[in-house]
Amino acid sequence: MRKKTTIKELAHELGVSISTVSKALNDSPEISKDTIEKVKAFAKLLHYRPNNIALSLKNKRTKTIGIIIPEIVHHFFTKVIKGVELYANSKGYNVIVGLSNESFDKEVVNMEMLANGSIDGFVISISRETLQLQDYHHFNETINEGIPVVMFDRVVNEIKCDKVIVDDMSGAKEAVEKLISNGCKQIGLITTKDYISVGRLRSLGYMNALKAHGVIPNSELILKVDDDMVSEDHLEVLEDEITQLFKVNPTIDAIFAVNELYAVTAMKVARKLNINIPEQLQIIGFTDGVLSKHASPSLSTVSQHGEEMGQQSAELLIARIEASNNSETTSYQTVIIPTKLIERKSTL
Amino acid sequence: MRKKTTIKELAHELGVSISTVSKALNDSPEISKDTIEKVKAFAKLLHYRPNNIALSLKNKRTKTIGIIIPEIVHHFFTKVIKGVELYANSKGYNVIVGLSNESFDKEVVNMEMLANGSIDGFVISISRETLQLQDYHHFNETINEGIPVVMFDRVVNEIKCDKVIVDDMSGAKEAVEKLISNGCKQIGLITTKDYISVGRLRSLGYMNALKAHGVIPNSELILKVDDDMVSEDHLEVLEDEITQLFKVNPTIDAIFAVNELYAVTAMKVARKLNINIPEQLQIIGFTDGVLSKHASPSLSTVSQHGEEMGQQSAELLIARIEASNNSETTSYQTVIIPTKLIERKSTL
DNA sequence: GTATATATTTTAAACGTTGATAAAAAAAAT
DNA sequence: ATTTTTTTTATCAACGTTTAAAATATATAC
Repeated sequence: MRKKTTIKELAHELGVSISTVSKALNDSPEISKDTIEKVKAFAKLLHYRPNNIALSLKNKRTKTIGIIIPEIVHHFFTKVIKGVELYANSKGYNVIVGLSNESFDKEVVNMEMLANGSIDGFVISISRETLQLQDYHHFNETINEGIPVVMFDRVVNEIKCDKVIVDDMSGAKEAVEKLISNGCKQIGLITTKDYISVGRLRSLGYMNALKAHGVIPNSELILKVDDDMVSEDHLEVLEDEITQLFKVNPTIDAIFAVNELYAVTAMKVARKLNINIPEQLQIIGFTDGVLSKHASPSLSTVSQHGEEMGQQSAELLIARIEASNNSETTSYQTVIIPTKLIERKSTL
Repeated sequence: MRKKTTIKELAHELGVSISTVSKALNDSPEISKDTIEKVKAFAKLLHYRPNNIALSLKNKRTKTIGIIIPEIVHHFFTKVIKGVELYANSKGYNVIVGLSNESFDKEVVNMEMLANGSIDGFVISISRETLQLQDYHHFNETINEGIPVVMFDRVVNEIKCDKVIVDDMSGAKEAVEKLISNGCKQIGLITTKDYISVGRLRSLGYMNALKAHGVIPNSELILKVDDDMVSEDHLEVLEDEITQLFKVNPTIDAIFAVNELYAVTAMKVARKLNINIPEQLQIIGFTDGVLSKHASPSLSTVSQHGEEMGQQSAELLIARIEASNNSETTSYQTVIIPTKLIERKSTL
């Protein structure tokens, strides 16, 4: 087992001082070309690699960013991570992942664990529980300690930081307008209870679209699903509720669902009830997941561009990190990623 | 902006020495209860939190593990990460994620980036390109430097380390035997080209099942897909090849696919050709993905238990890390996670 | 040959901790 | 009162690196 070489060892072996070695390796003009070469050759020979931890301690930056998300087994978040990773890596940063599992406590613990010098900044999407409790002290404290934070997708206004969001409202509106222009008269909405911001905004987009076209919203057509029910396991409950929706509204001719799972499940239920898609019922979901693409018929969706969100978040964060070295301060921005309606086979 | 408090500051303010503060915070018996209390109270007041980086440098361990995977936008890997994260977190470890994007170079760079003190050990699944090149020097070097490595799923024998694999061969065999016992006579196989170990093993399981039941494999029934074609974008190519398979073998009555996407695509093609599932054609895939669950009809699969693999990998790794502190050395083990055939609606 | 400028190398402090050892203060024993 | 113990606190070195300041060596000028 070859142990890690340190500058000290190099110095000792070469019979020069530690700082000479350090400077030589960094091509300092103070050091003669001669020594520089000698040192470098020897360093290469012994496979010298500078110790990151020591550098971090010295420089007070770790070149690592933390990303805290509610759930990793989820296509959207996974895309975001990928975007973050790609950009971060291109800038020489590493990415450390923390999962909150939608729990407030885990979110807090995870952040505290990383905020003690392990990372230079955070990219975060708030957990469901935190959103319910509306307790944001850990974010504010972190920001207050000078650790930059960028929030994406699930954000809240009262936290002062950069944000990257998708235009949930417009995206939803556009989708519903598409349904309207396709001739749908009875457009159903499958959404979540209100505390998750994105669900609310998408529902709002639905409302706006209807209003803009002089349609009076019919609460019978709106199904609010308890979010805890969607843990992949309680699918039957969801199916039952959707079945109910169809039964109560036999003339329903379109569904807009605030996420992919709801949309796909609606599709499944429709098939069971022998409702033809898209002839009798058109469906649009929200999210750029795998399910939509491979469903049959494939599902039209509002794409969130997860990877781009990740990339943007990382860009904002790293800019902020590197600016704080120069103690410049620009005001916080909110980047809005436009959505895109991807038309597949579930709409006409 | 409240800057981070350090021990030095505490010491200064309290008018005691640095080491007194350090010892007080660590409840050293050398320090009087009196001072301990005073120090702790003051530390709490100033929100003192020990600096992780300094601790890492001192202790020569970071309490962080690196996980390197070929692709994060992939349900299986995502499950593994979750398993790793959960276990690691419970042991006070953080997880840093590196993506190789199936590229040899990125895999090497990522590992080197982390191997310089940033992490205590690696959990890795080898990239496709590395598997093709069969160049494993970076793994061996890492292990040689005393950094423990655990490989999962895509492993190679010649690397000396702990491994966690799924019993691909038995899993595949069991699946194919199920098809046989369901009365299928012409069982097709959709697999990858050979260099990815898991595809090979699953194909082998298919062969073994046939042989065990006296069926002579028919190469006409075996479709080897070029893995690069499956980048989510070239689906048409895949569909065409599968269509071809069905056309050439009109009497085919079952498909075993080495992954979920192939299986779902086969299903889609079958529907297009008006082949009834499961009456005329039974299908079994491999992987515990979302697609299978939500496909219609839902797809029977061989589950890999990704989360458990992750948990096991983390457990092996952390055990190894903590053992190496005591310079104990146990021989390397390979944990085999049993697969489970999940029967859904695509089989009888 | 001495003074001066220039090139090169070394010493020492710092980043925030811990822990072995030394020192000082307080208590106990003579 | 003085020595011995015991309790408590402080000093110093270390982890691996960088860098300002000091020291040394070498070259240039007169």
